[in-house]
Amino acid sequence: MTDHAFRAPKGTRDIMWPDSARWRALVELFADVAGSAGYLEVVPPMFEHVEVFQRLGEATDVVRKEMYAFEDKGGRTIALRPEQTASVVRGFAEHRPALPYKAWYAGPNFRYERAQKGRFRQFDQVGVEVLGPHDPHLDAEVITLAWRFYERLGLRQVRLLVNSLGSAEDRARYVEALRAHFEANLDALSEESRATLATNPLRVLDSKRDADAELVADAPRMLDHLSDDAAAHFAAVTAALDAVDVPYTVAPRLVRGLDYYVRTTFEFAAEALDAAQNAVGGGGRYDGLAAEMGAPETPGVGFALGVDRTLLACDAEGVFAPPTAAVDVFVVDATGGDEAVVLADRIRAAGLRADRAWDGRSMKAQMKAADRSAAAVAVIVGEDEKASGTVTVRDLRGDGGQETVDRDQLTDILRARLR
RNA sequence: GUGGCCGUAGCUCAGUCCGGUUAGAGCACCUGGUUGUGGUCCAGGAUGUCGGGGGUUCGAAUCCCCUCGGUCACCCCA
Repeated sequence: MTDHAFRAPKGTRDIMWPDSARWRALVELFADVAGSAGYLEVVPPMFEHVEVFQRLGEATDVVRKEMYAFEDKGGRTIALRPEQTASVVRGFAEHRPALPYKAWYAGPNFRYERAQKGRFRQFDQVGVEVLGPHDPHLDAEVITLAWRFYERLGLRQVRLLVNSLGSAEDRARYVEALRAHFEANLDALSEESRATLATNPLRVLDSKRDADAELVADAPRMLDHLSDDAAAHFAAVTAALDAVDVPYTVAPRLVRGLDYYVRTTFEFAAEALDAAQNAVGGGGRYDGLAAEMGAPETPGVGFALGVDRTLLACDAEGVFAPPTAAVDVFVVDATGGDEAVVLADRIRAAGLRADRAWDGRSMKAQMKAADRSAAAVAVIVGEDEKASGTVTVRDLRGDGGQETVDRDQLTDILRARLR
């Protein structure tokens, strides 16, 4: 056990191979899915002026207690980003790219909270944001992209929950209806939920406490408080999802933790994860956010998917396996190691992955290392081969057959064997 | 931020309740059996601040306190 100062800080960890390879593969797959729909990558800074994130809502936990905020040496109040939507929208307001602005991103976010499985202080997300269109078909496209991404990972047990919070006015009216409902039954509400009610009535609906179950079930439904316009928007979203065969569940009590959401909201739950952290992704519309950042009134919609949790879901479903081999060829040099210097370089130059052993170990030890490397073939060089300008190529995965070939033929032989 | 459980070799864990010779096992690792050949087998070997600090005691992995970390639930979310 290492001294505590030399361990990764609480809530962080090292992504070691093969997890790191799988991590990269996931991001590459996401880039491919987003790219297939014309989204372009954006890489926002990992920290911003704290005001950027205060737009997430002063009553949200993300802002109230989870922000990694500090003063820099220039006296600025800076915060590590707790999510990327606010940064992407800030970048939009700052640069005013042509509309529609369709962006995807991947990278770490930071929230100061108590870590547990699937919840870290530094956690990665991939996501998309689109600024410009108000079109409900765009909401559906965004949701569909996330759905197809999960499909391509191989996930089959993801449930899509959708809801509408209505327009900003609808939402405000609904919050008052909720407040009235809970206040009329205050003594039936848990103590914790009473505190939540005071700051953010919507999130009382999120309570998982048994004491609140009945009152929450009886609460007024958002979908009954939608204006005609918002109801039509939501109907168009679900119709488009039907049209592309993306299955969903309407969840009238789906609340999301950030205050900027209006109209469409959605969440992806991995049913293979029975932990409390089974939300693997979520998003929605944020039509007012760009204007708050100084841009003209510009509607927006997007989602973020948690990389860690998505991979946990993949584990639970036994899909998206990590790679097994880091190299194709392992060079075994029984002459002291000089031969391997040249052979490994030549094999790599031919586009194959090659590793070797060090410190002049015995041939047996080198063969063990070759086996463990998961390489498919070993290239062996001893005094005989050195003298005759040949190498021995040995199969490591099948029957162990080997042949001694001229060095000039080596890369051709290797390519043929590895095909 | 609140509460429960946990922390012994690289990994998985036994030993902790009822304190007592040099702290163990399996796997992994190294060397040899096979002076040029891995994956099976056999023999041998190396490896521990018993998470950290303090206390109780003749004596602490074992009991007590604090602390760090993990984990589960709440909160919240990815």
